[in-house]
Amino acid sequence: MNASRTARERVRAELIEEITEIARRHLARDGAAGLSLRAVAREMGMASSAIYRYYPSRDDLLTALIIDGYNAVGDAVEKAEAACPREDHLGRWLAICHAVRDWALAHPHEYALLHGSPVPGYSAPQDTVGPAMRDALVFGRVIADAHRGRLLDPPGGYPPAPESFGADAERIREAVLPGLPDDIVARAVTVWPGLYGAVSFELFGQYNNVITDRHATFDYAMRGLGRYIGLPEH
Amino acid sequence: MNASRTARERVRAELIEEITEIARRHLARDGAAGLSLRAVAREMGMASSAIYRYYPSRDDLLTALIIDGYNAVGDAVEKAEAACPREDHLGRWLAICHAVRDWALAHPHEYALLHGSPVPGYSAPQDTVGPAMRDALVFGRVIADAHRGRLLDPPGGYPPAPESFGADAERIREAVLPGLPDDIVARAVTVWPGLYGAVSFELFGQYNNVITDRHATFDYAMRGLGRYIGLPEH
DNA sequence: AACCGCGCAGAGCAATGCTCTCGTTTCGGC
DNA sequence: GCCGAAACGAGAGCATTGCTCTGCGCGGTT
Repeated sequence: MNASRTARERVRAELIEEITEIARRHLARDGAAGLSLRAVAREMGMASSAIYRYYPSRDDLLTALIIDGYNAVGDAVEKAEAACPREDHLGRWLAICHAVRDWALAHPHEYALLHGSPVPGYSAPQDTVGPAMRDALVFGRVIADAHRGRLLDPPGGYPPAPESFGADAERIREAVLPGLPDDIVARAVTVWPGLYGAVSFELFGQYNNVITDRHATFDYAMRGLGRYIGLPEH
Repeated sequence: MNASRTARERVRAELIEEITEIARRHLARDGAAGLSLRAVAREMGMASSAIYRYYPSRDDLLTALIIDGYNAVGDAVEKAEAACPREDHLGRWLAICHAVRDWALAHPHEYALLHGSPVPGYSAPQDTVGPAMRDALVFGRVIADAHRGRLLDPPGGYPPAPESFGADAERIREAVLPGLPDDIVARAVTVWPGLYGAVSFELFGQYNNVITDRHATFDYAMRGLGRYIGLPEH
């Protein structure tokens, strides 16, 4: 019967959900290194071996948490950006930046899992690339919108994008920056890691005893990068 | 006797050196997660418990490796920068950037240890801050030199540094950017994480299936950041 | 009603970090 | 030169981990 089979699969899905939920809590508290399948099993009141019916290995659990993490950032970024007036492109960019930073500060271990060292024998399975791109997609939409409105005026005095960048630019255009010229795409590839570099620096302790007003400093830096790619000050 | 006492201490120092050496090899091959005190002891032909006479815990070994790593980057950066003509400030900046990137590509696991997730129960002991600053010191010297030669002309059209940044700027001035105005210091705090963000993106796999000509793309991005802080194109 | 398979528990294996104890070597003050 | 104290090394042991294998029992299928 289809209904009964679904019943079985439903309880299975629920168990997977519960395992993932507990694992996420452990991750948030102890970090990826402290995540133990046995501890999760203990908390669920089941034998450690039973967990393997749902996640074939610890790394698979990690992968699931990575995907969840990317989706959480994606949600936060999308929501923050959606709350801005459409024509305030710089504001939308800043909203993205602060959403990433706020989420990272609220979930440091999960952020470390996403943008820190590749944890196990790594690999980064294909399932992660979709969720991992969501924030960049939002970023691309902001830039593309500004460009469509002829509002992009990147400051001059910078070197042009290198010749060899053409092929990469085309691929990036198709994925996240439709219709934008090579120079803007190249600047995007400068700006986007800049955002994550700033967040990682702050989160991984490089700003200890250096920067105190971190919100303002971050905001300033992101404003600068926004200008650099051509977003107009309002 | 001083010599005899030194004899004991010398063999001790040699053993510590050997342990660290082997550990570094294991780290380079297997990553921080795979570094095992027992494996190191095995390779040295001594009991695992004996290792603890030299490193009281695994984390202490990791800390030693972190310091070594920072010093290795520092060496590479200093050497690369020293090889440039003094008046070619943009070239010196680019040399720094490429030195960091090249070192990271050659020692991915060690780089991850330095700039990835804080590994154990983290903490970052005080001994690491000196070595950790060496590359930034070189960077600061380049900018300060350019400023002293009145060659710094940061492109306009960017927002000024926030009010609250003054105190932080003063601290940074004293440490690495002597004599520079707040605006430049603030831009430095944008640019410096930008460098590491770019390296981390490339190394941690965010550029997979995105950027192919990574050297050129990196060089372009760093040129842009160099211009942003005011280094003159030559 | 017979049966097949999924889900679970328990034991077990190979590792790990770290501690303790117990001999042995070495150093330094007498 | 001698002897006690400190440093050193080995071995066993504890708690913990990821993961596998072997059964057992209930649930759903035919």
